[in-house]
Amino acid sequence: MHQVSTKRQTAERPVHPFVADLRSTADSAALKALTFSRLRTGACKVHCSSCRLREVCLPVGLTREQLQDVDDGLVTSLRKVPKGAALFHAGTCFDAVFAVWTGSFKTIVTSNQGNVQITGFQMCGDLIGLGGIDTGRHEVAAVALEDSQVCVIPYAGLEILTRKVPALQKHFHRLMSREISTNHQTMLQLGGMHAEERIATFLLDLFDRLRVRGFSSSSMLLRMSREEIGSLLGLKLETVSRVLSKLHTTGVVSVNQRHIEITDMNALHQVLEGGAVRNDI
Amino acid sequence: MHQVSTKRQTAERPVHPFVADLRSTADSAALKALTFSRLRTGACKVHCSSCRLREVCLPVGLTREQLQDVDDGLVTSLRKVPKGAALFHAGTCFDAVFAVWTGSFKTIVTSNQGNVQITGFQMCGDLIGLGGIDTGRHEVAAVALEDSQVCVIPYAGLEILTRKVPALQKHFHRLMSREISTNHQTMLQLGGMHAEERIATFLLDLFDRLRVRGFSSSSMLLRMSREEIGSLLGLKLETVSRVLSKLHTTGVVSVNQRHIEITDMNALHQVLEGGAVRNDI
DNA sequence: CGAGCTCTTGAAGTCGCTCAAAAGCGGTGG
DNA sequence: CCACCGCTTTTGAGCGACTTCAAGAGCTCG
Repeated sequence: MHQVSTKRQTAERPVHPFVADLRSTADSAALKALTFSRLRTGACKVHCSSCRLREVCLPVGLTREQLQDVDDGLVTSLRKVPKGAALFHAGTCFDAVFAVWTGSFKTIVTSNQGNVQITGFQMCGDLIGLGGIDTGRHEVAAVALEDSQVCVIPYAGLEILTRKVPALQKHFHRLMSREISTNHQTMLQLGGMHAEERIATFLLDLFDRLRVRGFSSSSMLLRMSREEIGSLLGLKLETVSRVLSKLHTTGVVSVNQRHIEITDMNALHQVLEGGAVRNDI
Repeated sequence: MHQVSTKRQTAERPVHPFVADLRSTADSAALKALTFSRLRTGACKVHCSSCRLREVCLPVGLTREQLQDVDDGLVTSLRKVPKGAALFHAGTCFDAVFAVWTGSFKTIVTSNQGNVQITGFQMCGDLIGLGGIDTGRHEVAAVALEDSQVCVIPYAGLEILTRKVPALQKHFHRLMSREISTNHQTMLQLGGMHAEERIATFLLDLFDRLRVRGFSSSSMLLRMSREEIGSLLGLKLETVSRVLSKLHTTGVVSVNQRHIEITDMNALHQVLEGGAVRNDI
């Protein structure tokens, strides 16, 4: 989901590609919101206080002292997940949530009958695994769409720390809540929209999430296949391809394999307006 | 969602119909798990410690002292919502979550273009409004499917109390997490299943939730219309009706308007097995 | 450079939708 | 008590959007 490839990450002192990405964009507001200090990773330990994602991720809006509490109280380690590998499988024991640091993921739910559904794509700053708190087992699988790194946040520690730091508690609740409302939006797409509307909404949502993170708001590199997009949206890969082709030929977006550029933002919004109301209770 | 109609609720001392329902069922395990003390409602104040839903609702597994903390710390009032009325509308200010005490609700998300999607049905013990924590505004509307009553749980107080009572915190997180995984299951239905599979899954899920609450596990009275079921499952009301008719004629379930009885549980499960895998990533 | 993906595009098929009409149910009032 | 009205539900017939099947083109990476 970055347009800059992830390079130079030593085990000792990983440097976040986000920095380079931000510098290359015009979005100076998002740029200012982030700090550029190096991540201290003594033996793969990471500290929220020095992470440049901290204003996108879990510890949003914490004071210096509160961040210190987080550093002290939360034993957080960094974990690498190669492209295509699972961060965790469905049904395995839940004992930590994961914050995406670099790269991106898909989460997949599978029915007893073998039906498969992608429930979402996660990028840097997103939390993964919240659905496992209830039963103590992960109800989805999480798979890396590219070589990725995550912060491992032990849930037991998080429980304790959120009791100690109200601002952290508030934001943790916010992130769980956001997951819920995001899911509702996806259900809206799945339940009543035409193929074109689903794709348009998907693209707009993706661009928006990238914009918030300081990336370009007009072009992006998809990290997922047509089939994966289809699985999220309840469409077949051929349908996804056809719709993208149509949007390309009508001059709404420029599609070049996985490189997408929005050429006519108004037209993209009008794809949604044009769609008839299919469900009114 | 009860098969016994809700009667005799005075403003002073409402008696929960759940008690009557439980007594009429054979599920003695669920019956034992609940206490039958009267609800003290001095001026419409309610106390978790004396509520017979407390082992289904928010304060699960709390000790007597912890319950006392909840009673003292959480100013909870009871609110009546007539059939068809909104508990809250989308976009309105969020300052409390609601626990369904009697009756049932639907939650509805609406797109800017007017598309409408039901995101879930809630029955006694379920929490409503969790999606509003993130932005401070409700992202869905909640509408009563029948005359209902909810416990109003101010969110500010809940934040404080969950920091004080770890067991309450744990269970609150569990309920948020459950909402997430429930949504994922719905997305699985919406994304890849055939109409028959969606209906079968819906019925099985509904029966399961009723069973947990001590109701009969073989017959129920639907509180929602065919159109509302269709909205949840991404189907038209005619399709819902047709599928129910087919299941009826094939002897899987007995459908009589909104009265549903499962006559062949195995066959209902086989509706799912028979469905071909339509999505494999 | 070639094997294995992913993606595109076409043609035929199908499941669920749309449109339509009638029946059933519940409530109201003469 | 029964006729009437509005709403929900059922059922039929035809249609359309998306899927399925199929073949070929384009990437990617060892």
